[in-house]
Amino acid sequence: MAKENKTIYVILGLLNHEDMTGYEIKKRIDSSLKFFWDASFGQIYPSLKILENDMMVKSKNEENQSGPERIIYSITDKGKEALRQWLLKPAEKEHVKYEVLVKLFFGSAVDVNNNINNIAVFKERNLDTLKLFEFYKLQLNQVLNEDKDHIFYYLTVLFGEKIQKAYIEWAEEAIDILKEHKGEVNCEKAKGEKS
Amino acid sequence: MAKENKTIYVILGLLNHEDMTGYEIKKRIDSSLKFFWDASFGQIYPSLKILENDMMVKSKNEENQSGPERIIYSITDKGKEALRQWLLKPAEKEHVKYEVLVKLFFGSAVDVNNNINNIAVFKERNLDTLKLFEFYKLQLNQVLNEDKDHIFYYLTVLFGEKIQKAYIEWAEEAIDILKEHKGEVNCEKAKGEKS
DNA sequence: GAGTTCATGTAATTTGTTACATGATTCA
DNA sequence: TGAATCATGTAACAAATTACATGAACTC
Repeated sequence: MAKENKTIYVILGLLNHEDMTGYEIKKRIDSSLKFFWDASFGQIYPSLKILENDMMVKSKNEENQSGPERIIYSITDKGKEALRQWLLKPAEKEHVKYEVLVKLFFGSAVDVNNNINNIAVFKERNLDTLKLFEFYKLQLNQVLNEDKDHIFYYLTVLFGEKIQKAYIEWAEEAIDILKEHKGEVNCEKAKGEKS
Repeated sequence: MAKENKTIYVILGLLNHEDMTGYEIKKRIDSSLKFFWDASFGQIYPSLKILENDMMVKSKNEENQSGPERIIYSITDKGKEALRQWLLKPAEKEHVKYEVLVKLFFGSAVDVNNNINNIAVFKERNLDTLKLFEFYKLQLNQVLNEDKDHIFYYLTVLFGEKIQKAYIEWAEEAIDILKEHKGEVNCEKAKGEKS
């Protein structure tokens, strides 16, 4: 198996639930996983090839001729075992990149209003995402006992909701602090002008 | 300039503050920025070469002969302008990868205790990080007015603190929910055994 | 004398993104 | 008729990690 490509486990995890085409895997990632793990077609199709070579999945071409040709993948016993072994190991450190914080870290090089605006854009974007998570939460709550997977989906949605709220709270506090700070600067300037 | 490599702006931002060697840039990133933007030597040294080629920075070899040779970089006016222009644009979407959530998403494939343990490991790791942020906050609070940059550093520390707390709260809630869930399962099992 | 830190760098590899090519079907 | 969606894939590029090589100085 090729070193430690984690995207292959995402694919195995999805195929462990049900057989799918590469295109459906992408759609599933976009609808359920992209907030904490994204993957492009450029990763998915080659990964499926690797997984098939390693006998982790097998493929069959769909027989019915309507629509474009579809290659349906299913997980093998070997794939199930590899997935299980991976799930047993504690996760490695999460890794994150926040451009907004880099810009703020160097914020003294530009006007305060610019920093405030950048944070405001960040806040608005994440307000939208929060709404999405709240919608998912509502939906999942109604079907929580219908499937043994739902409790796990629910926990990831709780994570998303919690983090989005933290983003938004921080953004509001940061904007307030900067506005106050701007006030102080203006105050000093005013004093300077008076004297 | 080479497309949109954001690490070069991190380097420019640091050099905008003071002249440094590549090695010092790495140390500075590790001590102040790595929680929201990491970079390895394998990125830093080649990026410095690119920046020098593009006249964004210039270098001079240190003259004194004690210790290993040092190449000290400083930002040029062109570099300052490029940094400023970048800082003015709102940040692109933050991007994150949480292996712990992927594993939880597929959690039904393994024992509940395993999921609980994975979350507990996540929580412990982030408790340590939270302590670090709290320490930074204390330190910065005492020198907040000594430098115009400090307010911005402080805001990034507030972000770190807020997010770490959210991680930890979520982990505790998730563990509770899973334990409760386990109780329900055991209950049903017990009923099944009795009948 | 051994280990760590300071210091620079390259090479190999992995990982991920973006753009492109192809072509059928469905929907307005 | 034209746009969107379904579906598969490759090629080029960009970003990032890891391992390695080198060597001086400082610390225990």
